[in-house]
Amino acid sequence: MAAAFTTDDFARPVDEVARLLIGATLTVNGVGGRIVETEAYDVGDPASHSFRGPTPRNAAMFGPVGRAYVYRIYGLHWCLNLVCGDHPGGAVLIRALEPTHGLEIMWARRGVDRAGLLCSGPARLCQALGVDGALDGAPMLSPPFALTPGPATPELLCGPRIGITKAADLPRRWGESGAWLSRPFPRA
DNA sequence: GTATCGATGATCT
DNA sequence: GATCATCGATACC
Repeated sequence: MAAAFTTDDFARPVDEVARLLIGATLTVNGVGGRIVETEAYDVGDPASHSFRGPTPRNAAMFGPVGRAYVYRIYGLHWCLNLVCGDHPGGAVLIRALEPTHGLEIMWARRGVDRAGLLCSGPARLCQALGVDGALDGAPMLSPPFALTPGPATPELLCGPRIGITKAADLPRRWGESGAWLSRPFPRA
């Protein structure tokens, strides 16, 4: 893997990008960690926000790849996606990080007492990194974001996505075995 | 340890 | 008016 991502890296099928991101380091204003869990979504997928076409909320998904798609869920949580894919309307949901940068800040923002609760979950990591709707549409290769490749991950797990009701059986969740997953993968 | 449920409000039909 | 790509607290085993 190259020393840095370029926008072209994200103009590939969403499942490839979802795998590519495992092991990469994501920070916001210097706070973040190693991505260990992602999920792929794109048009044609009934579980995707883009399935029914562009709306005000999902506009970022139909914009240039490499930007953030940040949305509010259940009225109180934020979730962060990287817009990507070989055609418009795709994105990869960042579901969990291994916290490595800015631990003190994350502890303070999260107010929890276990490291496993800092960034293990899409809404948890947004709170830990300070991601909210103001970053919707922001380029993820530019400040305050930083996104850098990691070494290839030897053991890549795959399984059904979490918390969806449509197309719930598609294996489009990707991750790296370890203590930082938002939930374990079904055993192989 | 697992299961269930309420919070809380934008978004889309 | 229904539906959420969730989390955390509580109840129970």
